[in-house]
Amino acid sequence: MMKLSTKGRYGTRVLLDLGLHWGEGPILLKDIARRQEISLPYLEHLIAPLIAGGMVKSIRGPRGGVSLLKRPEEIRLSEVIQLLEGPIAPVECVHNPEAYPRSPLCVTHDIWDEVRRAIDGVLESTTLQDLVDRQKQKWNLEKLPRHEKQGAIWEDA
Amino acid sequence: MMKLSTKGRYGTRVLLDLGLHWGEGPILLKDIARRQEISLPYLEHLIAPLIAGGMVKSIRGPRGGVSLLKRPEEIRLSEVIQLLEGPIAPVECVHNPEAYPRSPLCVTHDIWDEVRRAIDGVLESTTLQDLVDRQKQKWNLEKLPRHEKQGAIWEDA
DNA sequence: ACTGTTGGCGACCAAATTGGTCAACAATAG
DNA sequence: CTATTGTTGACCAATTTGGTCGCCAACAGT
Repeated sequence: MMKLSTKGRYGTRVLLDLGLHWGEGPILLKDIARRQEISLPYLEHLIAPLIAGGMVKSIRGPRGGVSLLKRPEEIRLSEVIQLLEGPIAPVECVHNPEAYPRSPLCVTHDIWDEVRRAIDGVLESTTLQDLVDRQKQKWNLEKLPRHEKQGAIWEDA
Repeated sequence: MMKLSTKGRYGTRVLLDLGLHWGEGPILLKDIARRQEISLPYLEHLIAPLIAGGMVKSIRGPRGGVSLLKRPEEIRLSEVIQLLEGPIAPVECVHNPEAYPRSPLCVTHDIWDEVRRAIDGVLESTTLQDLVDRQKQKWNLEKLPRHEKQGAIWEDA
């Protein structure tokens, strides 16, 4: 239950990749796909909602690519997950109360809403810059050579 | 994303129903199905993991039915969801760290684990008795006639 | 204007999960 | 022995997930 789909996991890693390359101009989808070990065709689908949501800008043609439209510290994880996976809510009636007029009478409704708020609290208080900082700090602690730092963020999360 | 399946939602309502009838002996699956508006065949599948998990006891034959094996205040929602939906974790590597040796190097892993802990915090601190109490309080505030209190807890949550 | 590069988009697909139904079976009270 | 009640496993349709593929659109360089 309550599993994040690959959409959310991959998408977060894509944005982290863009955050780590912030200020370097358009980043090739091809490079992101290679570093994050995501197939290029699938990556194109992953990036679409981020572009539609105004979080990422794309440029076509030679010297094209994608880049963040907002600064990493302005991008909250809650927005990211919202764009990639839709509303954050364990059950439908919590997100869409109008359609379920009797739900206020339902105690389970209250609990699921508490769960939603708990999830949202974490995602709302974390920005892309936080992830970038943590990643850089981890790499420093691991004392990895510089070229490793440009590598994949690994597929197991 | 992060949706609870009907298994978790229905199952929680089934247990709440059992909690509301605590001490009344075996409760017929048929009656639970009617009150909670769940089909009897499906309810049988829902209750199976609760029996296997030692949370519910069943008696076959005439005057049979199901009842809670533990007192409502001893049943945490986290156990319920665990039995009905499996491990509470937004991504696989958070629940199953051994299989993903590189995940500690992965920052997104940390965030998903924070989300998991936030969810678990709510579910861990809520018992079935809490739900029962809240339900009774809601009914009192709504000043519904007695026979309504035995009714469904509504299907929209 | 042409060409090569790069992203955008829609059709399509296989596999897993979800949300069930149904029929046969096992246990038990009377 | 029979009616009642829960148990189990087979089966099924719909949806979601996690992709691939091919064609089109835009743009830089010449």
